[in-house]
Amino acid sequence: MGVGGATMDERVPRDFETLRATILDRRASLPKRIAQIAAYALDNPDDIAFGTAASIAASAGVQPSTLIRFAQQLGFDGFTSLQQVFRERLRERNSSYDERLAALRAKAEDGGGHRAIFDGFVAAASTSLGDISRSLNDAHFEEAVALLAKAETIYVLAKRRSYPVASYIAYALGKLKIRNQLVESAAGLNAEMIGFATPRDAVIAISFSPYAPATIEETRSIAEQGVPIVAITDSSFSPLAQFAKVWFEVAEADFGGFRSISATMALAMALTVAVGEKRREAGRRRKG
Amino acid sequence: MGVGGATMDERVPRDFETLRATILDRRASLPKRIAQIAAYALDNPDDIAFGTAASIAASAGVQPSTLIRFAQQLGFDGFTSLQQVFRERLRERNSSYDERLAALRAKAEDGGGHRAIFDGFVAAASTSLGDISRSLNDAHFEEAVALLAKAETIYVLAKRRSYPVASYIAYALGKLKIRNQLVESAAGLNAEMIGFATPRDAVIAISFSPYAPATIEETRSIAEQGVPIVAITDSSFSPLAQFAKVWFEVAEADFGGFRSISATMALAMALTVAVGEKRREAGRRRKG
DNA sequence: GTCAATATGAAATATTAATTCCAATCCGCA
DNA sequence: TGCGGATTGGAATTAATATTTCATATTGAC
Repeated sequence: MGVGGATMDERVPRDFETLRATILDRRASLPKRIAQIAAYALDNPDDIAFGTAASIAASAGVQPSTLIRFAQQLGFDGFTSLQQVFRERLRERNSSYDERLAALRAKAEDGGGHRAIFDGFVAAASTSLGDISRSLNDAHFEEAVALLAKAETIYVLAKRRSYPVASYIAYALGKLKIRNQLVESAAGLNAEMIGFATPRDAVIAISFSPYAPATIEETRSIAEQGVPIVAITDSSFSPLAQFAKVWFEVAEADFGGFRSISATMALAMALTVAVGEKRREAGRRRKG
Repeated sequence: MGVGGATMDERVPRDFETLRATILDRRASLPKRIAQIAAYALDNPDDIAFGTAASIAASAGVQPSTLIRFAQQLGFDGFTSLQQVFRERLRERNSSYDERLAALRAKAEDGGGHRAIFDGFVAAASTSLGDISRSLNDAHFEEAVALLAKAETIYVLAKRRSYPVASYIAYALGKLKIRNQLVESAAGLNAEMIGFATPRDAVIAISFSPYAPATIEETRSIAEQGVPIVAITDSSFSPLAQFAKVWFEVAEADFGGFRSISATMALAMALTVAVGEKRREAGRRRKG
């Protein structure tokens, strides 16, 4: 008691930046071994996030107890709570928008006005774009483009929430003068339409959970005819994945129960234009 | 050897991509609970990296022992070694989202392969979202929401490139149980459909340069019937603007001559959900 | 140089988490 | 419908990890 007052009053740093500032601030006044572990922590934050007290202590050349004393001097009640801050940092780097989204959600819920709803959808869209940009596999993309580029006719298959994407693809393919067929249900002739597809054609199928049964059924049926399928869906466990030659997993963030579709849209646009590009290349080669 | 040979021979996946591929490969043959945890793992890799066996099992709705069995079936000797793979993945992803975005913008501009096309569309979408987030006028948004919320039927009007947005709005309004009519051209009965609209209804009209003549014509005609119009368009000089009670100017960035539609989509989703919200509020007030 | 205060090392202990085990259940098959 | 193997749930066990304790060393003041 008594002397320790200064330490006890202090608030515990809850985010990495504050923690870092605190450490740098006190650096001069820290005892030797504590300073040693402090330096190590700032230099190797990932090790702190994942290591055990013993392993970190060993790497830093100190005793586990020193590590705990270090945490306690910063106001944490032990190594474990210090470690939380380092872990949080890694999570946030991956999805910096997630927190913002949660805040907006809260704001929208307790009557932050309608602007909050708009902000929420913008944030959800940004998050989704960030995710897909990280996770898209180049090789899969190339494969899909190659597969679609050599198709005689591209069939586009999607219902309900995914339908807007399909209609965009159909529009863009048309613009690029690529023969395509949007499988719509207006006249109930989908089965017949699908029947015309051959292995020389290709399909883009899009469906997200809860998967529209019609989309699944039609995809199965067209796959059985030997037509190669490119699927855009939300989980590798999607029923679409099993029928597809190539599939893309797109994780869309949601806001107020409505999922974004911007990542899917961006992927769809890219696929379409890349297919156009590839055909142009092929055309040039034939002529030249 | 014997029956166990197959499992024992297998190499243990040491990196995340291999692990992922392995899981997907065996998906079909996994028992129910194991499949459940497998899906959870691929959908929430960060949770696996940070959580404890107990916490993860709880989130995925299985027993801790199932989690361990899952790890063992993949050839790991326990949950801990499986977790290492998920942690490694996080360490590897170092660059932040913004850095990455800037990099891919540059790369897309000096034409790489097809991946560059994808990156270009992601960059265009992000830019558009940033722009609209800055430029959207709160008062206009509120006004549009109020106008649409009190409509008996919301007519949705858009062709060609804007049609996907319209179909999304129609879908979302339907989900929210808000009466709406998508003005489609299939049977050529648009004029008649529009004829039913009254000043107690409202319209969302969407069109971008080059404005589809049909959209302009239909908007004019419905405006003359005294039906209030909310327009989403790309310039205050747009022919739509003159007919509209409220209009939004949305500047979409383009890539390779193809404009993004993510900002328009975000606005459309926000409008739709805000209208739903406003109606709910109004409903509560009437009852209370 | 001696004393008190502080810091450190190393082992003991307490806590928490992973793993194993066994009974109950489910599922395919005759 | 009853049998046998596979799968699952949940408690018991074992392993690991964090924390505490205490003896020893270091530092700085007088």
